[in-house]
Amino acid sequence: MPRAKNKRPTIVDVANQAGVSYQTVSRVLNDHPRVAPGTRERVLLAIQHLDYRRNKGAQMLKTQRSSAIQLLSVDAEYPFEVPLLNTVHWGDYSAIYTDCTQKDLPRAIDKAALHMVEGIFLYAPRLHVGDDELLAMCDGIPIVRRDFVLDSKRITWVGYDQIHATRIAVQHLIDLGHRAIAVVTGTLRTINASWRYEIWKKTLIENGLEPGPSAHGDYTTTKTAIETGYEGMCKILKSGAQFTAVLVANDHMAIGVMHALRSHNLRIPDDVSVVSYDNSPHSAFLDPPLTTVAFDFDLQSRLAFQFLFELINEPDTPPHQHVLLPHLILRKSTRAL
Amino acid sequence: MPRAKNKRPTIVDVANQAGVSYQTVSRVLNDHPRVAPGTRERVLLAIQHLDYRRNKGAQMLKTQRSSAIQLLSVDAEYPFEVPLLNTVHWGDYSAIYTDCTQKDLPRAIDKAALHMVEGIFLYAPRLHVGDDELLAMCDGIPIVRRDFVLDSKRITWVGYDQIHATRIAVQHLIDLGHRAIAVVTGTLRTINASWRYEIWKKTLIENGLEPGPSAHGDYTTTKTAIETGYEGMCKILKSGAQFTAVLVANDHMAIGVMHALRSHNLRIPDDVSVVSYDNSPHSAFLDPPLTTVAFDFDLQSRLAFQFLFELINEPDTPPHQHVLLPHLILRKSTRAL
DNA sequence: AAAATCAGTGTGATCGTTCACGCAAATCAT
DNA sequence: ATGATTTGCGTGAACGATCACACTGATTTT
Repeated sequence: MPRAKNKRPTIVDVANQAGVSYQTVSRVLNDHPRVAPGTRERVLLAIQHLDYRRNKGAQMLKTQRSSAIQLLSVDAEYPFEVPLLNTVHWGDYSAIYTDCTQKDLPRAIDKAALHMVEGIFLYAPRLHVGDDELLAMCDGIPIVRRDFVLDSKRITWVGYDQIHATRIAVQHLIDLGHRAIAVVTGTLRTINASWRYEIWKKTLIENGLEPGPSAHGDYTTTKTAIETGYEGMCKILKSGAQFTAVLVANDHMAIGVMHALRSHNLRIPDDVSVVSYDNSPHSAFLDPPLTTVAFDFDLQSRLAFQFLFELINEPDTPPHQHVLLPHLILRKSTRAL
Repeated sequence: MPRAKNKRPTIVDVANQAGVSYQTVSRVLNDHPRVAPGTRERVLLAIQHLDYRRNKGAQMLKTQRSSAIQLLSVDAEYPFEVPLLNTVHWGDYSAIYTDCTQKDLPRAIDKAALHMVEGIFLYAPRLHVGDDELLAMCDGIPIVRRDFVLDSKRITWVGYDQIHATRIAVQHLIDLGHRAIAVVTGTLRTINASWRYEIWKKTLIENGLEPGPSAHGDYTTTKTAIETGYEGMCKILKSGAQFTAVLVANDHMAIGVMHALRSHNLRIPDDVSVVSYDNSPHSAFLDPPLTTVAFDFDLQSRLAFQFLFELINEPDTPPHQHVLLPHLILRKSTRAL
């Protein structure tokens, strides 16, 4: 009995082919234990023979689950490292990717809900939003943030301790004898950046030093991080403020900062010491190689994914905050005074 | 008549609320023209009031369409620029993202088919696969490649002319008087890289020159592009082969290459001229700023997306190949002999 | 040996939407 | 004024899977 032409086979077709009922096929598909080995074998053979493929729509309709998770990146110039997706154990899950601006976040989450995603992986370093508001948007969908969100207690997140990061960077410069330490960051609206800025100030004051000159630029829109770093450094140089060291928000901006210093005939580290953040692949290969605060972004993302999957399987898991500690990598861009 | 607790409203609920039949609600949802304006208004109000949301599963089941497209990145260290997704006009589409190795490609496409994606956006610069084989895997799902695949006539793709790219780079060096031109690339298994290598050789020979020393490394697995560039350059330097210029496969590798040259006390461009590819953001800010072959990756991706959407709406569109022409950006890393 | 359990399988109903069709009222043409 | 078309809306039947339940025969318990 041939089935209609040009149509994908259904479990009923498979059932007929294997000489069992459609329910038995369903059981095989869902790894139900109570299926006789021989029957299972026959069903699997029929599936292969007919090139049967489950109908996701029907499955979603009945189960109200999609086995998809939402990857959401908000206002980020460098979204989380996409290649890392390869290293995540996805099981049956698929990833729906969206990046959006803060303004569009509710819409983006709504669309995710439409797709019945089972969890949301959020990377939103610039996002200022209360836990309650965010949880309300998610409407019950499990969410994990891959951010350092110190004041967030009701949402699970995995983040690098930005306070510690800045402390070790600034302390390193102080230990080297630097007294006038400048800072170049992206927008302070970034949670991480504002933390870094505050702690930079605080650490200096704790050590009896004045905060040095600072520049902040926004590279979300048209300018790249590198240009922003370049312009920020130029601004400080033009202001005539004195400094012997500069803290830069990330290794990308540092490329611009170093370029600005060079164009003003300042040598690194002879005239100015540079410390930055991220330990990006290029940081070791610049001239000079950068002293930088190292984060393991892969680890961070993997942990966040792991927590998300846990939360999906066990929705009552209480939120927990996982703080990772960065460390300083000493290279050639700093020197003792 | 209150509906069951804790359940999302359905079109029937909306219909009751609005005092119409469920079919009318469906018509409103699908922008059917034959709905009285007043009725449409009432339905929309009811939708808003009940916070109704379409059930994707039911919709997929009935229509056999998912309004999702698959983003597929094969064996790429730098997957297509994800932030660009923001600039694509998605309409109702969503993006399912996967990256995989060449080996896993059939599985990845199968999973895409499972999700009933309506199109596949493929970025697979290293992929050696015949059109027929690829089309067979896709099993009727429209596909567009964001690659330069010269021998592919049955698949729509958008790519930068790699032949032209290498010609202008090599010709530039020849015009400057260089006679011994080295090359450092990633794996030659990359379609683009192998093209570049072949054309480099060909262009030199056409100009009566011997191909200079070359090095190729693979940075898919553990090493980064930068390290590969560093090691490749070191290998050539250690071999003692003479050269006055080097062509590098991309601006990332160029960071490593320049680092290698510096560590051997060679000055750029005084001792060695460097030309590379991509015009990445950092290329203008290195020391010296890089002369590089510029590609507009955003444009390339946007065009590919556009073609994909066209192909989805008009499946009989014959495949067409869109070749973009790169141009050389002259900066400070090359000099006349 | 009768009762209880369990392994293995099948039947009916259901998830929420859309398609094909039907039908009344309003509008148009002749 | 009669028939033909159009407008607006409703009814029934799918789409393909899963869940709840029922049933048979074999195995175990009492």
